[in-house]
Amino acid sequence: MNKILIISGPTATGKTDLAVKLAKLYNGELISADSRQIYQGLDIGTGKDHPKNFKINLIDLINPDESFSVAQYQKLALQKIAEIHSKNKLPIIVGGTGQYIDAIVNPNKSTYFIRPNNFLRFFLNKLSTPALQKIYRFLDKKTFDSLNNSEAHNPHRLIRKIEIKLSNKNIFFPLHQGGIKGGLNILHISLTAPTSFLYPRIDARVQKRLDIGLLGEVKNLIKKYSWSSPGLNTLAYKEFKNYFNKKNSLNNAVKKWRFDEHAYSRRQLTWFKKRENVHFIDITEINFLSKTLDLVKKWYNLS
RNA sequence: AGGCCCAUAGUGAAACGGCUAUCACCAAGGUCUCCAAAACCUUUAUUUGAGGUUCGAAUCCUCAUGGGCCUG
Repeated sequence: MNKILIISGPTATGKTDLAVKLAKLYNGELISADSRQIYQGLDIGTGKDHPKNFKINLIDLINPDESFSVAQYQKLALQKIAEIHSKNKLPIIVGGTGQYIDAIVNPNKSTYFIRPNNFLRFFLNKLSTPALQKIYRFLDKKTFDSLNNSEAHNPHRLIRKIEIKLSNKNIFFPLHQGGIKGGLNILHISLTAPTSFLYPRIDARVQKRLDIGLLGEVKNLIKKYSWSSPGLNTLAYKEFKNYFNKKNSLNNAVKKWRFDEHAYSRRQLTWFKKRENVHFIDITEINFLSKTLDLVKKWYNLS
């Protein structure tokens, strides 16, 4: 067994339902690629309404006050894939976190091993964007000049680039090649839909999550964790910070949440659109399901 | 019927008669390889319409149109 099936796409396209269906058909096991469902206790807001008695790997891994990264995800996911393969089952990766999926599809990138340097970040975080630009230009003028507008103004990214640059110079962290052996046979299906279809669907889901007790969940979480916890910087939670601090009405918080979800789905669409070797399937097409099943069947049997 | 007030981007607002009409949100498009449900970038109005005053008008005047308030 060397196959991996990937189901990606923006939020509210029904990825999980499809993945469960396929898992039953092909003796598969699900691996989540979702940077929020890894948090324990974030259930309603992150949509952990999976069918019970169906195992999904790589969810509920850490507490909301712990941080997590692509590198950790990559390590765990690759382990899990090997484990599932050894049972002669089909790993099905399902989720909307594009970067996590890339870490599996494209595992040989050389910067993952460079760990966050919290000491360095602490200081760099205090600097303005122009100051960060100056530092990075000094360290690596060539790369800096090649950055696009988005990258050059993104303090987050500049800090990471500086971190990588300094670490490259450090002889105590020699470069090495990580990643897994080649020979994987990947089918990547990405679900899409026009935003005019997605937005109302997102709005309905927002309402549903409120109805089944999201606010109670948030209330419980903030008893135990501070708003600055990494896990609480999540859609469906962060929008309620001002509400619970009495600085915003419930209506406005919900409105903000809906808009944030819309923007998020757009970002996801943009991300996946650019990936290579992806089969896009529009879920508003009438024969969407049969088309998908055919595609998987052909791939599974032929290769 | 009479009197008063308002009209700026999809929405809400800003702009002593003077730089290229500003900001937030929405929307659309985009960036990305250890924070990614994060962070970041770009685009969108000649100011309701028609005249007038002025070197210069969103801003002042007249009329029209649309909306609101008060009196009867």
